[in-house]
Amino acid sequence: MAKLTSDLIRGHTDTMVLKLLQERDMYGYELVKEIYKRSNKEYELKEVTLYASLRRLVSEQCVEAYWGDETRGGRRKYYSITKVGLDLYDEKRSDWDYSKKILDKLL
Amino acid sequence: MAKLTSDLIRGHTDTMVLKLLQERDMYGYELVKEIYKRSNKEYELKEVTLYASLRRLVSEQCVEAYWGDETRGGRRKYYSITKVGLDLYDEKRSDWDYSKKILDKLL
DNA sequence: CAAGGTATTATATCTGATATAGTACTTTTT
DNA sequence: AAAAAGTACTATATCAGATATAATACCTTG
Repeated sequence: MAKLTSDLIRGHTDTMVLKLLQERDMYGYELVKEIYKRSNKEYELKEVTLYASLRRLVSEQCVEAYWGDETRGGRRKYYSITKVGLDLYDEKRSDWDYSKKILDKLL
Repeated sequence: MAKLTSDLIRGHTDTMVLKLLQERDMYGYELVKEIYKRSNKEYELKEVTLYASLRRLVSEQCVEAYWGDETRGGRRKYYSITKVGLDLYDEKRSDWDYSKKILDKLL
């Protein structure tokens, strides 16, 4: 049975996050659940990995964070993609299409 | 312009090596050159990375090494895939097909 | 009020890839 | 024949992303 190990996902976390934030602002836990859902429950992004990715993206000005004013479900920090982040997403998405072609030749 | 960064290859080096050794025994430098050629000169596997991969595969009994008797081009160490290595290749190859599908949904 | 769900952060460790450097032998060029 | 370029492999230190583990804290449901 084929598996989806973290080795095969490594390096794609930021791209997955940017893709979702391109659609709408989301908070951390929501991103984790959405990724699980969209992968048809095949991939569970670890929370620590997600938050590490978000901190990285914020430090690179690809994403901005702001606190929401919810009173239910705990206080949520929302993440919003920036212009820099949109550009980075396009680039990473092209890189993926490209690397898929090369890897299909090599594997 | 799309790029093939090491981040996107990471985790696939062992698989590329196993694929080539499945076809025939090869020595290190030959593997580097063959991968460059088959990628249409798009991917240059670093020698240090290759030799690290080979050491890993040998320690896992996926590959066996033996010295050739060449007198030209330096003394060559040949690598040969084992039954364990053949099984690992099949597994990793399935994992790649599978992860491609999932990643296409998520990226 | 306990259990479970939601939400985020800190710290240490692991692994694969890389930079850098070194050794050593062979072939080609001048 | 010496220099340059190519072939072949190894050692050491460092880096980045992912993970384990754990801690904190608030809210909802039974």
